[in-house]
Amino acid sequence: MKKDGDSPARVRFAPSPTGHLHLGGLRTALFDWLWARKTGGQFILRIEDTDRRRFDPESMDSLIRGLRWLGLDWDEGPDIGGPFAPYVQSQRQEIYQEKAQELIDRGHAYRCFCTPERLASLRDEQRRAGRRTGYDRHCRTLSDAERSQREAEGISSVIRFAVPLDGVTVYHDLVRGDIQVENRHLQDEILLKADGLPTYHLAAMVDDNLMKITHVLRGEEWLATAPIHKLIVDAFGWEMPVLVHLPVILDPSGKGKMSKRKKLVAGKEFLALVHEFQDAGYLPDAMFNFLTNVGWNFDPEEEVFSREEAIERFCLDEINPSAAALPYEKLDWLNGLYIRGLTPAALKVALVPYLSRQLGLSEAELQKDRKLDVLIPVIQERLKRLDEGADWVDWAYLTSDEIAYSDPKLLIGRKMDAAQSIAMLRAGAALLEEVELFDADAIQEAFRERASELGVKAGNLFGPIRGAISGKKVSPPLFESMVALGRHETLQRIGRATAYLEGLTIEESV
RNA sequence: GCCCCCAUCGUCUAGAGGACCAGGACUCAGGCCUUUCAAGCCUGCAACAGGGGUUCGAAUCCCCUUGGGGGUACCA
Repeated sequence: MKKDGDSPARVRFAPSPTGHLHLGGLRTALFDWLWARKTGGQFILRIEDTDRRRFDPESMDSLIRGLRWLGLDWDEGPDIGGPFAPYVQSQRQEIYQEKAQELIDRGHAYRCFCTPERLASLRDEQRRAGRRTGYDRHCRTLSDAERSQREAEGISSVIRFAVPLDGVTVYHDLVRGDIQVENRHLQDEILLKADGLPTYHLAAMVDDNLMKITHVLRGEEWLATAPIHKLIVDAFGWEMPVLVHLPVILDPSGKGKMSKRKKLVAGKEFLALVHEFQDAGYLPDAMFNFLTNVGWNFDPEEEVFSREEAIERFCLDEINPSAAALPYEKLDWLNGLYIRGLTPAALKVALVPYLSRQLGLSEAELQKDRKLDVLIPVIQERLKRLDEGADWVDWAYLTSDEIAYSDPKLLIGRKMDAAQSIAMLRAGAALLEEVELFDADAIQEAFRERASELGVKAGNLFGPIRGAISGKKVSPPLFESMVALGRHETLQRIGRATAYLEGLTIEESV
């Protein structure tokens, strides 16, 4: 559905810095960004670091790098500031304390002096009795005298929200419609913890209001707590932002929410963290394209599209409410497609860091390496990920004596014997000595001509030579490979391969 | 257990009562091409979870069942 009248939205991506960014988070950020760009609004990055125990200092960096990698830029955030700074919740502590007090004053919250120990044993008891677990609202009914006595004793306390005892709370989710929950099923959630920091329930509601957030996109795991949020917002007398709960991304096995751990399913490894996808050599454009189509659909007939097209068509109310597993094979296909769409020069730039890491050569060295200029155009259509590049070109960075012909099958084609292969290698070598211009097309022409003179199929001639120069049975197109190596090195390898086969033949005949 | 959400090919999805004996894509299988491997092109396999309603008519609306998921913390 197209609605051109959407006014500028203010959306926020509000991760908690507790570890590496994973694809589910990235997808949420992507949809946020898409909506902000679509409506000409603002995309805000807010850090929800109110859990001191789980805080991981490394994660901020991971987060920011992940978002930038995908090309998502924010208009307000901890690093660039903005009209509602600070954008880090631990720096907004006083605000939450004030707001919590305000709720107490209005009779919507109360101090709770129950110890974690009492809560735990309460839970145990409830569980044992087969009853539902939850806070028994013990402190909700404390008299003023009792309360001030405990305060005077210096007993530490939290602030809890006072959920209405009866009635029904109705809230609206953009993709699911109205959802209603009876208040008696709700808990008096903690708003402010004993350490003075707020819980999500308070902090997010306060900040969304203060920062004038219009649309809240978050994972489906928040759906169950949405009525509490509605109640809190109502208690403040604020307006509820539009709620959009994004479907959870399922584990590759289809069972359960995707975790941050690499997952092994049927012996295949599935990635989950953004930086892992980056390391594997997925292109940001491909990832953008891919992720946009999980939970939303660009077009039923068109799988490939640009960022601009996605922005133009994206619409929140078309989001699919059902959970989905990532179609990993489709990602590989798309990535291959985007790789093929690169210019060879751009592919070289993208590939060099991977090659450098895997081949142990410096990036500078590789960047000016001529072999790559010959090889990249021919391996381009063979790559699905950038980390596969090294497998295609590593043989070219070996010296001739480092090529190990461990298996004669490499040099002997199907339905051939060693003697025939030797003959083919010799014929090839002779041709390469002769050919004037060491150029792929010219060599190929000469080879084809010779094959037909010899009365053999082209493959019979090419196969042993492929094995000789690459040491592999699968390698880039032959003649470009020769050009990359140069005449001298090519002859060197063919010579060594010939000697290897001759050695075997002699052994056999002894 | 209780609360909430969801339900179309193996997977990602299109489908907002008749245009659907359900469309696209990936995967898979077969074929063409071919210098190995790819890429490309063509063909094929493959789904409305089940049962009741409503309606002249249901993948589409309602109910139940089943299945899956999420939540049930001084975590977010």
